[in-house]
Amino acid sequence: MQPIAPSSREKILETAEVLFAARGFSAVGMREVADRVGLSKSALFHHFASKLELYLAVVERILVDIDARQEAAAQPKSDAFERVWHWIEVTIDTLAENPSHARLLLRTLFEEDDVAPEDEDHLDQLLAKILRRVGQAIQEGIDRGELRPVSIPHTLQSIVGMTVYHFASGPVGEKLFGDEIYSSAQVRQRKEEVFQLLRRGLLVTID
Amino acid sequence: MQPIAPSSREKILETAEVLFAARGFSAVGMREVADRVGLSKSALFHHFASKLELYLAVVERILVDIDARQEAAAQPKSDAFERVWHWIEVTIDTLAENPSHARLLLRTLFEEDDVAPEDEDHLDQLLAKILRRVGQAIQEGIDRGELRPVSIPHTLQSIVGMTVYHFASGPVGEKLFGDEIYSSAQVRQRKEEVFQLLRRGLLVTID
DNA sequence: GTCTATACACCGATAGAC
DNA sequence: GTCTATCGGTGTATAGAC
Repeated sequence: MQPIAPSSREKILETAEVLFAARGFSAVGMREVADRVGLSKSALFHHFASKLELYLAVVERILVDIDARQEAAAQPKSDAFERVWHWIEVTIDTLAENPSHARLLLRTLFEEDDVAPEDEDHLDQLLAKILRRVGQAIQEGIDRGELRPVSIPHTLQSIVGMTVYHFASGPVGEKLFGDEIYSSAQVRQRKEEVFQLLRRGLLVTID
Repeated sequence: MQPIAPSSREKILETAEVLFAARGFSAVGMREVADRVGLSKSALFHHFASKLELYLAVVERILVDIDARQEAAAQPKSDAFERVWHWIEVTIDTLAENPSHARLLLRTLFEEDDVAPEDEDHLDQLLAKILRRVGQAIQEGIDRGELRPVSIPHTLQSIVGMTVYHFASGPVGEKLFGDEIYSSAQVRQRKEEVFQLLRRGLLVTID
């Protein structure tokens, strides 16, 4: 299977993803995107009718990727905490593998979207679907008496904070870890630390 | 003690804080700030020689406030976890009281700063000072055998993620909690949820 | 300190040739 | 699909009167 030459559209999306992730919507100009791709601005506007359309396409691409990875990795587990942890592990792998994903996901989560409700709804639904997976696993764990009766929204926020924020944290995070946030050793340790915290924090009985 | 009429400079800082917190550096124009304050653009540039200077002043103001509150609330505790928790509680109160603080703090933490090293250093040191407080408390708890031997940087990231991200989370967070993230009831519950998670997650022995 | 007026670069977006 | 050229608007920042 030979590498396929990426289409213009894909090259644009990849380039824009890096820029938007690093600096956000407003701080990135269409000219800069075009230059990096090696196109003129006009050619760029031929592929994406507006800057907002490009941005939304970039965000959707990331959410679809995260969703697909979780879907692909889904496996029936009898143990509720194992399911929660499996979700987190897959998510951490995804975020660690691509820092731009983490950055842009964090922006999507906390930035005010002054976007037309139509386009926003689609992304909101994708996001909700992603979060629902782990939310349901937690709920089932509680129902079965396996997990403490925590608040689902609060626990979701904690999990997002511990995963997405960590891999999105910029210079501050890099300073804390000596620029090695994404090294395999640090990713492994991140998993271990979060695992221990959540296992003790969520389980009713620790074996 | 009668309320003092805020100076122009203070009014500008307050106004800019709200705008920068909501939309970030690039998405806010000096014209908009000036209009909201009720000044002309030129008058605004008289008080702050550049947009970057205004932004840095806003961020510094927030960091100083957070630092001062923690300093004021500091009290000697024999118990290491109690000290950690006290720090978190004070921080949560500060963030919950002023959503703009949480937003802007999160931006400062994860946004790439293309700022001149001179100005950045000052803010970095303030930030480091704020984080060092809780980092040291955790370290002492570990040394005394009171807390599990967790990684300090990882635990800091988790704590920041659970506090700053939560109160900075925009529409997504509001959706999860029905627009009541900042209500006293939800703030109280946030504290309780984080407290339980960390107490179980960090302490060696749970009484 | 505040204003009006303006400089000038860059923005997103379009027109129209090839 | 890609280009050059250009539009109208806005961005930060400045000059100079009051």
